[in-house]
Amino acid sequence: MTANVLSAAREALPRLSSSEARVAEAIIADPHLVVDLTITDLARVCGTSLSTVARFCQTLGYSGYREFRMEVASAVSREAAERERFGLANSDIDPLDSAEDVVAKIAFHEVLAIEQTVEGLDTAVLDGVVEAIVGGAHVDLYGFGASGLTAQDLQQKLARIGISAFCSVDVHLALVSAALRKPSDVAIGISHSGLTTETTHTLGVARDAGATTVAITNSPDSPVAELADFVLTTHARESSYRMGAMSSRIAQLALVDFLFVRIAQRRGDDVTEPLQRTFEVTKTHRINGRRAGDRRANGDAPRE
Amino acid sequence: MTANVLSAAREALPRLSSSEARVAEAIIADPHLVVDLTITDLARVCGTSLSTVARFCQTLGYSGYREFRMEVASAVSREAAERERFGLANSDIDPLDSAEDVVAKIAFHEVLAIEQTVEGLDTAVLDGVVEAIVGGAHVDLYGFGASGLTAQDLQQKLARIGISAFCSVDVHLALVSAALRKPSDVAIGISHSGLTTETTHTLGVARDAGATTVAITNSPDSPVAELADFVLTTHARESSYRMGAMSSRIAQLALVDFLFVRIAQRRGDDVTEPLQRTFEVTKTHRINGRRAGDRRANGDAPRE
DNA sequence: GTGACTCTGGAAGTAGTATTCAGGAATGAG
DNA sequence: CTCATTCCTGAATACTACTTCCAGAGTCAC
Repeated sequence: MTANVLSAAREALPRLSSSEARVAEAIIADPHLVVDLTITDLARVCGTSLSTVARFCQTLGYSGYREFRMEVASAVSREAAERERFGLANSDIDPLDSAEDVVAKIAFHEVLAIEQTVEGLDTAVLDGVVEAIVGGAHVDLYGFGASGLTAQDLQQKLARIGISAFCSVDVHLALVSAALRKPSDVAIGISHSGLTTETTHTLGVARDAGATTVAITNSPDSPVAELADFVLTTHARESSYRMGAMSSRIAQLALVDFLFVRIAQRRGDDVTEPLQRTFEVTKTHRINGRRAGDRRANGDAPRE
Repeated sequence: MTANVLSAAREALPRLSSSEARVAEAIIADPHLVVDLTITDLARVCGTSLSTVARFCQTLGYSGYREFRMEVASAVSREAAERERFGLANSDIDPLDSAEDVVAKIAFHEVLAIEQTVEGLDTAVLDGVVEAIVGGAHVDLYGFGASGLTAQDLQQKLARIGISAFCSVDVHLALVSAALRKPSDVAIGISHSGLTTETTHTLGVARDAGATTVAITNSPDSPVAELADFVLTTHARESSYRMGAMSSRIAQLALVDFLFVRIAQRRGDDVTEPLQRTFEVTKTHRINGRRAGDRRANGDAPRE
């Protein structure tokens, strides 16, 4: 049996009897028929009896129409997903695009940014950074503007598992912290372009102070990368319509997540707790009655 | 009805009765059950009657088990296709996973979060929010903890195209701002769980002051959603290994991007400028020689 | 405690699917 | 050309799976 039902049907066509072939052709022409219609209706549409349709399904190697139908539903959905992807591959946002188009295109570019960042990732470098952080005393994070949010995100995450981490939107405070680094510390500079003066400068100060330096950037040849012992590269392709900033930020955050989970994993942290929380919240919620109802929120620490 | 059956089931969980919830949990844990088993067998596996399973399907908005089953088959297959692209057999992180596996799995979950958020997005609501912001005077953003970063991100973006936007990590300042809202203003509360007291409270204050309210949350039935005129839902699946926070944040940011681009588009903003800038900066840089060389970066506003 | 309500699973009813079987067309041999 | 064999086909039947209805159990508010 071939992996895809529809190509299996196409291949089987020559071997089929005329009635079964008619069924196969109808299905190949519009697989949705199978998903939408019962075997009885499909038989009518194909101008044949339901026995023939049932036999056709068995000829293809399925136990019957039910199983065949599920298989077609899967194949149709999978094909649709791939077609969507393909259709979006080379399309930039147009000022006249509909909301659906805009959303699909942005999503596609962000997904692509994540995928390409994964592809281009050097896991040896990643684990090098992980080791430095786990073995180090403190982590300093430098990032300004949009990259500042990535820096803050990593700071929040590290702090949450008990790793001393500092991050400030104020360059002066960042510089002060950078100047105080020791060789056991790790300093991470985040800049999409790799050109941001503040980040480069601060990371340079931390390096001069003796810290292990890490750069997270889209340009591995940029000044900030030059200063770094480890360079983690994002691969967000710039695109029109301000998409660059979006994809690059998503890629940065993905990188931060890789780093974080790897660190947690390396330290053997118990990381299942949040799931537990969700369950409990849901439970409490349900006790209050069928509908979520009340204006007042249940107490919950602002993890978000 | 949500686009993806499985996230719909997850979302519906809190509203379900205990027997129906048991069914939902079983399905969420292993969607393949639905594809493989008849309604009778599934009922037995869930320790309930087939009537309950049938009712559950109808609660989710399907005509019955048959339709539900087809939908699940589609969703499962789509997800499997995605997983294959990342070369993954299973998607849960194991403490013993290699760096490559961990990275692929996180990326998979984040990509899924973006795609499912797109699938489940109501573009009418999106454009409703866009109109409110474009037609309004000012935007207030409330988000704390991890969601605070999303709020800041949107604030930065809006400010950059000249829309008055406020966001503070300090609840007190947020409350003060909320109390000062006018009917022409828009207040956006961001909370993954929808339960965060600070966010709910602040958004409520803004609503009482007359502002148009928007919620960005993963739980459309949550308190924060109850307060909102417009609810934008993310569809990040919670998973083990603290993955929830990652996927949900990525999904939130994707939503923010949809909103932002749509606003820019609606206002007819010239949005190719940032790309232009990047090019120029790169050019200047390149003139100095192919390698970035000097410690000192070229001047560049801290956009990032 | 009583009444109103919701939840639940058993059972009846119905729709949909599998299988059997007999008629009929096609093919090939005599 | 005729007959026999084979294969194909759809009607009818048998069966499975699904849906709907209903009554009892449990829960909550008054």
